[in-house]
Amino acid sequence: MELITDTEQKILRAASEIFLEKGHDGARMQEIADKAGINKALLHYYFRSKQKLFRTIFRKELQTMLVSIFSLISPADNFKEFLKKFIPGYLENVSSRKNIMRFILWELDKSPKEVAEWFLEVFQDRGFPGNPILLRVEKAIKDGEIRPVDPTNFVLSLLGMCVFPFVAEPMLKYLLPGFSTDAPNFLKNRTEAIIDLIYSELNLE
Amino acid sequence: MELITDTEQKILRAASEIFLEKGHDGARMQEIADKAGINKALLHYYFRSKQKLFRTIFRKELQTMLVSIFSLISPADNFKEFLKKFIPGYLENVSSRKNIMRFILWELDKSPKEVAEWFLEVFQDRGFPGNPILLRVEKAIKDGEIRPVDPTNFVLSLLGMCVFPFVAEPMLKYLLPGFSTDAPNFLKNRTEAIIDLIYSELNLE
DNA sequence: GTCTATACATCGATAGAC
DNA sequence: GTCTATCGATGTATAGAC
Repeated sequence: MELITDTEQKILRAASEIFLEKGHDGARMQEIADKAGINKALLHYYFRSKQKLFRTIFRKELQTMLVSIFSLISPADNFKEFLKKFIPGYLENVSSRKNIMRFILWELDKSPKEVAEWFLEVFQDRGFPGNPILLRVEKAIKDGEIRPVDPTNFVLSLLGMCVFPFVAEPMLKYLLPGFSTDAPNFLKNRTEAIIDLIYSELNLE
Repeated sequence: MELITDTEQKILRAASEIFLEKGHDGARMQEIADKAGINKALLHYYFRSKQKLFRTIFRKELQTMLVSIFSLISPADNFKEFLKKFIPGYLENVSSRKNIMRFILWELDKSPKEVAEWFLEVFQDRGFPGNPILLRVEKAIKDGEIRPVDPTNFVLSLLGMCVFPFVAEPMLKYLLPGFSTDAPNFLKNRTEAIIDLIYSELNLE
């Protein structure tokens, strides 16, 4: 268990904001220092370089995102309960911190080599032998809860329908007049639409 | 009609590659010049600044993406034909130039103010009074071709299921073991999965 | 139009006082 | 731990010869 000083906290908070908005290349150490209420020298005192600070943030955000997804899955739930918990929960998650996913998708290719380990860490910390969503779908098929669709394609569709509206919001504002993920009932309507679609496919309800 | 010199072509090609991969902030004028086989001074001779060059590329890529989508829609097709043409066609499109969408989604917020005009231009050039996909769905509902789903949510699901696997591929490689959009039958399988899902929802076939 | 050389600004990182 | 001042590298942009 590491002790984290108050200053370190302020730096991490500021760095997250800046990196998530502007990415590694667009972020400026000066801007991070300003937002944290300190100076550049102190930044380098706590984190030796921009790259090290970036990796710290990237890893933290990656974990946050994965854990928030995986927390929505209880082994006790049947598949319908899983869907009814996962879809609104995940939408809520993505909605509450919209640019995490955008940031991760953008930075992932050019990102540090340890990324693979970071994924594994999260899996292992939570006791999952693999992707818990994929595992849940495969189990549902094996148990005869749902008809045998292709699990990978199912997960692609599920995640795509949830994530896309938020990641693509800046573009969708031009393509769908009046579109906003902040509209009063957007989360509720989106949840119903996705559940409706998936239930139809799986002959549920 | 503008004349475009050979050198200008080489610059545009090189700049597209670099910008699409690294974004505005990560791109270096030196690298673009190298890839184009010229020097930095000549870059500035043709395009006064990095920002102007970037806008040229951004606009071009945005148009390419939109036109490639809209080209897949023929007014004569019924809704089933529309789906059977649009889904594989669009998947093929996104697949052939994977990082256009990723690039656009990343750069769109912080991008020039003219973006709104560029969207309008494409709509008007092709004679569409609005988003042609959305219009097609609304027409199908009005004509009783399909049951009355929410058009916006339908478009969100359709696009999300098509785009997500490509935009998120670097991450999906960690979440779905063995996943690759380059796998032999990926496009075919993905097409079937999406059509299967949407047909179920709409009670088609 | 195309090049070399260079000006000018900015950024990441460090030195050194307190 | 925190600051000011500054170095050294790199990046955009331009001047000027050909």
